[in-house]
Amino acid sequence: MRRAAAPGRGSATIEVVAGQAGVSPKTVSRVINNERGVRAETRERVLTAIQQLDYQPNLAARGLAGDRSFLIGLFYDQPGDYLSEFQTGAVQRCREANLHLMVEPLEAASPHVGRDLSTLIRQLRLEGVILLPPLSDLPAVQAILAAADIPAVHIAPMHAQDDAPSVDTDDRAAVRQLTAELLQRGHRRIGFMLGRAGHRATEQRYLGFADAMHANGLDIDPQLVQAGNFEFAEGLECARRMLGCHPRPTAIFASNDDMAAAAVSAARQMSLALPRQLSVVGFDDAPVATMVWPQLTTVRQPVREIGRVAAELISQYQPHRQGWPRPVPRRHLPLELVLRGSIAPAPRNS
Amino acid sequence: MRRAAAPGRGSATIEVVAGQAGVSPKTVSRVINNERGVRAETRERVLTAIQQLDYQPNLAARGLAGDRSFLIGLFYDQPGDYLSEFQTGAVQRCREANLHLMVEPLEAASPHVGRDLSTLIRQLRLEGVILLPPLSDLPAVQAILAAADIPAVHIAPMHAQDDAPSVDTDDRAAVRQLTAELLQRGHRRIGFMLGRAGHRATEQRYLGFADAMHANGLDIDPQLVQAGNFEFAEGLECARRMLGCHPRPTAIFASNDDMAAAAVSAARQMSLALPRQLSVVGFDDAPVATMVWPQLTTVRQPVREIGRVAAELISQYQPHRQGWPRPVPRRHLPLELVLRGSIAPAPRNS
DNA sequence: AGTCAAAATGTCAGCGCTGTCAATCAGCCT
DNA sequence: AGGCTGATTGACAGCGCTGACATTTTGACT
Repeated sequence: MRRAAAPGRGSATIEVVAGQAGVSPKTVSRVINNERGVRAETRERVLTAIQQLDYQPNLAARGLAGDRSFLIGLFYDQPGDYLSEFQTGAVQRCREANLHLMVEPLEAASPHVGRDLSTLIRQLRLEGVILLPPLSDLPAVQAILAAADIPAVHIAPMHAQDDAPSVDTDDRAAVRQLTAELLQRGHRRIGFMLGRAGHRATEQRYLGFADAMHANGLDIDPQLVQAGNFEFAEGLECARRMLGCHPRPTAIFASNDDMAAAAVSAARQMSLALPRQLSVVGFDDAPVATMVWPQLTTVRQPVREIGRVAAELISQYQPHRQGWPRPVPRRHLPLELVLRGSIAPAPRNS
Repeated sequence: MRRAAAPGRGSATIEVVAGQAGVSPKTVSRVINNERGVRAETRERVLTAIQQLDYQPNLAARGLAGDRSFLIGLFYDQPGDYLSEFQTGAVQRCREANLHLMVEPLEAASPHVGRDLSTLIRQLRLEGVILLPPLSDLPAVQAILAAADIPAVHIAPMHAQDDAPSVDTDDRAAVRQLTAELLQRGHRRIGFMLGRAGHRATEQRYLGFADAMHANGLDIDPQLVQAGNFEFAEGLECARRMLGCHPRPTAIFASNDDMAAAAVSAARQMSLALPRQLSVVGFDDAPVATMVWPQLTTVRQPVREIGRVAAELISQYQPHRQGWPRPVPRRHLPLELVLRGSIAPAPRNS
């Protein structure tokens, strides 16, 4: 009982290609999979046939026969610009490796994270996963990953796992440097807005701030350190509280641009002249950074590049050998300081 | 030659489930695929076995045998908030339908759009595609789609295809209403900032503006209609040019929030008091809408919902019957006007 | 109880590819 | 020429599931 092949739909099978090239299907398979042991001339013939017939190997069949899926999963908790930039980079790299990316939301706060992740991994037979923060640090997620025995790359994890590669940026150093810029301009009372708890970025950015302050023998006024959770609205309240302190801070360092924009907004509502009476620094170089006036001094993350590197790491995993290359790869991508109009020398009278 | 099943990895096969339930594999298959003609009691037994064994059907095998892929493609040109919200909605709906979403970038400007799309469709054997603007209006894309014979849903297409469903929102009416709000507040000279050419939104939003103006017997000053391409930077220049006109417009309607934020910014730089001297309206209810002061009056799009509906339409396609239900579904989702502080009565002296 | 259509279930081949292993070939040595 | 080794290539089964069709069961009605 031979089912009729849908005409037009799909392309030739490997047998047709084999016929055209005058070899066996297995040899075509060898060529497709880039295996060694095919004479150059044969390979050429096969390649030509593939081109002529515009042959596309059937993923499902390859997967079934070879016990693979050619799929890697990208899991996120929060949609947004970061995600879409990241995935664009990751997809680019995947295409080069003939893999495909499944992008899936996963609620970090849900009690079912683990189960959901596990279902997806097993249903799709994922060959690897990439975890965006804060997913990489959830114990439930780690448990599943450990059991699943597939390569996982963590993006900016709070606590790097011994056996899992990670990609991150040196947020701490960047904030340290930018804080130093403020100090150098004479600022001494500097407010700091924290991000969302559970993110590496939140911790590292604060540490960078603390580094710079302590390096200059300055103490940090606890009143001037507030959690804005990466949100504009909360940043607004933080800023108001900070700006209500006496003496007023002359600068505010926000852990992301949304909150920095909030600081600008709050200051404006209090009729402060920016940047003369208040300097503001953000992080991310988000679109809003150039939409507020004065434009935000901030830090640019190479998000697309991070995505690309993450996908690249996945393909470095050796399934049937020892797993990850040793030492387990950790990639630290450079950040770029972006100095714009939102910082100025501290006012004299403060 | 029986290859050893990887222990632990993957789950039981359909045969194991069949054994446990005391039925044939085919019956298990029927249950999995929700086919009719299985006695309730039998179905129950099978379901129990599936649960006990934590069985996950093998997608590749199902695909190969049934000539399906369970995959639908979402193609985009521009990453960003819109995309990531949209895909989150689409994935949600897909999960309910036991489908999976492949999100793939596709350069609208590239000469290879058609070929790239075709490759992806055939390589992944996509069962359907969703096209984000402006991809749906590219002739190259349409040609491929026509040839591919798979369901395609167009999001906010400029020219709805007769045979392809679409999802959009009534931007025209929303802009008309919001323009009416301005007119009602006494504004007569109103600037309008156009979006990027090739987008339905660009056209519709302008038409809504024109509707309202004409309905009130007002002419549109061509000097006050400028293309900002949805970009903040370009919006800034548009705004400056408009605000340099005599007499100055008392309100600016921007086709998106980024440009509206630019208008706010430009006005501020010219020391205009907002909203007293200039009212500003945007579109999208983007994050920036609540980050500028005064907060933007704008229009909220139910982006996640649009994604969900798009995925839902795909699954309404009847592959082996007549294709799309007739008439071809067109879903128009409601927009929500968001009135915020950025509009005020027109100044008296203008 | 016997008949018969409809409902429920089973049998079996094969989807398009790859793993295993066997067969063939080319090149080199004696 | 014959023998041997390693490089290429091929034969074939089977991955886990579903389509087509065969068979069995059910139950409604004589």
